[in-house]
Amino acid sequence: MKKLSRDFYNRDTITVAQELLGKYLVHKVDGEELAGKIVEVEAYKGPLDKAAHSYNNRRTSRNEVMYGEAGYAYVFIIYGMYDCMNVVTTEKERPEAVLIRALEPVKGIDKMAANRFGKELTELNKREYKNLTNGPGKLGKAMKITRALNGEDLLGDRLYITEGHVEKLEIVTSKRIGIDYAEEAIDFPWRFYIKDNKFVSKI
DNA sequence: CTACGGATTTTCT
DNA sequence: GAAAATCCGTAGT
Repeated sequence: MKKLSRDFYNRDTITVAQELLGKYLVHKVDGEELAGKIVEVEAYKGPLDKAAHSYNNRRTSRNEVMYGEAGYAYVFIIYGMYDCMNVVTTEKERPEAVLIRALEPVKGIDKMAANRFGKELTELNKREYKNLTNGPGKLGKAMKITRALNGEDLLGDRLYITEGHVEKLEIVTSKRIGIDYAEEAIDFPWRFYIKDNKFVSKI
């Protein structure tokens, strides 16, 4: 399927976040594709967003990628253990991004089972299957997306996002998750997910 | 199914 | 030195 263009990413962050739902995130590992449908995202709008790493234009070696061109991956470690992937949006020097919060496994699911639990796909119980990719840290582990991919060009051939299938999506809007420190930004309605999808992290 | 507390280490102050 | 865009196991409903 067709890769999303630079122009897709180089737009308003909320729009990109909403339109990423239903698209396919692909990571090629050892010549094999791992892929998942994007079912949950959150927008982080830089300077005016206390929940964002780039709040008040804070610029560090960690978040430098957010200041670059749209269509690159921003991968960071959270709580010392988990890799989270974002898609950089808008033009240069405008540090905004979309966090990929959950995927529905599509391709290479057996590899995801191995990456997540060190088990065969058939050995997973119901809870483990559901937990393959239903959270930002979980999908990072399942898809083998690590800090090494920070700054990766999403128009390249290793990590990219493609058009989805034609389907009608019902999108739910809500507050973001895990940002209790962010004061007024706690209530910003910048989380979007596909209604009734089983791999959404939290209703 | 939900709720709670602990784990663990990078990052910034 | 403290906080952090989270996850997991266990216990309970």
